[in-house]
Amino acid sequence: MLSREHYDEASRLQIFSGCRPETVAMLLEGAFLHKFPEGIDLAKEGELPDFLHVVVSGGVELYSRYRDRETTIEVIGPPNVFIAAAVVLDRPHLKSARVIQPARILMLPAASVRKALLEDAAFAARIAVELATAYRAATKDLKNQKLRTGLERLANWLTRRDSETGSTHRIVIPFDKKVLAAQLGMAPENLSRNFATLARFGVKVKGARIEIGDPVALENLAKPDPLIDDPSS
Amino acid sequence: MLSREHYDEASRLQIFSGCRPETVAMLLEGAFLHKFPEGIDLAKEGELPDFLHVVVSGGVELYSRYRDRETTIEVIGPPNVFIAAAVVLDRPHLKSARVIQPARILMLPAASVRKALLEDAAFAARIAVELATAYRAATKDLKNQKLRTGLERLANWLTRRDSETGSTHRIVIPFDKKVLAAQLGMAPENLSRNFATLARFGVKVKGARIEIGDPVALENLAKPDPLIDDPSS
DNA sequence: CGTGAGGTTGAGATCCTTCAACAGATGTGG
DNA sequence: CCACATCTGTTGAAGGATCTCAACCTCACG
Repeated sequence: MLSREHYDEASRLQIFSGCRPETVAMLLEGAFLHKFPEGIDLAKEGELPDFLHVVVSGGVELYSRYRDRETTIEVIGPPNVFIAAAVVLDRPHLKSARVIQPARILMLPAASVRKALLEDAAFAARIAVELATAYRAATKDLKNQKLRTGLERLANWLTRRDSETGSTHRIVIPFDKKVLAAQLGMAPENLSRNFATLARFGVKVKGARIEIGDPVALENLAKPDPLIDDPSS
Repeated sequence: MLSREHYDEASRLQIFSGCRPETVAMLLEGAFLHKFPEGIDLAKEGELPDFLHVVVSGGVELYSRYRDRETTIEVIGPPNVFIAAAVVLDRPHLKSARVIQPARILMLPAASVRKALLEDAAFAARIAVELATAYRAATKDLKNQKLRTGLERLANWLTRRDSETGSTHRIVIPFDKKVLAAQLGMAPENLSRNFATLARFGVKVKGARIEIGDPVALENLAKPDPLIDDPSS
């Protein structure tokens, strides 16, 4: 049960914009707004979803295992929703979710979400927008994986991250390098080697801090494509 | 404008089930139901979507280019919808679409779809289900790409295709091998070599016809995972 | 100071791509 | 009916990309 304060905060989230007040009330009825420390698992692949999760603050890593391998599918921050597809279809999670930066998470009961979907077109449309966005992000990642080499993916990650954080040409990797490696689809050792290769293009790495010495050279190598790299397209 | 006959056929499509008759009428108002021969491009990446497309029969390949490379993202048949995400968000296509088996396509005006989304919760919910399914398919493909080798992807494609077509242990590849290679994320030459490798596991290839001589051995190699390979999960 | 976790570097093996040549099937025009 | 062209797929050789295993390094922390 949410406090008055939390209720107000939650109801202002983008996911509820345009929805009927009754819909919001119903969704928040059995909702929780919890803080989670780093390392906690919020969902496990293969299990049925109990809640739709909204990241209010912090960071969450979505990852999957197969045989003895593991990969990161996505890292998400506020104000993003996750597990939406599993909730809508009432099917098992395809990905596990783990907190990688202390996070506040709003959890909406899955059954309420499915009910709201059929009762409030505005909410259904918002969920459709969320799903469409997530689908497009997955499509872009698929293109990134299939059409680029590891070095190109890294170069593009750097240019994109730089432009997202003010184009100061100074980046800080906000999580462990092995998470970045998995997200980019390469072994951690390979990430190191690719960083070493990028030194020739003016990229200096010191721990999690990265300086882009020659933005033009890097962008020339990366050859970013809006249909893969633009987060907003 | 649709004929009476086509109108009836179209209105029975799954995408309209549960929707209000007015919604269906509005959507079909400016709709087309066309036949397209093999090779025709139905959409081009980078362009804004004019129509939501529904495959009534035939096959459509969704593919993307980057630099001088090209890859197949997905091959879809009836009764699937495509370009839904671009239509919902009114953003450029991320993929091009090309007919690879003579197809009948129902085309719904994009503006009508977005209007219907806000007016009819049942339709919005159906679109959400379509998007959730497509998103999950993309997630599975991403896992397939990132967690498996080319040989494993091929082995799993064979076992999955076999079980989808009656488990007769005889498969026919329904399109060119180079399309299969691109879909599986490998060069055409590599597909040939991977087929040659699978001979050791009882797989016999003659043109587009494939015989699975030792299903157990193949499945043993493939190690299918419902969270990657089950089309219905 | 040891200890451990995260990261880097080196060496070898594997996976995969590219380029080139060739084979097989299909189709066309003479 | 044959010569030829074309398209698709196969095979070979070489090189590039990537992974694995192992050693080492660095730094924060008890």
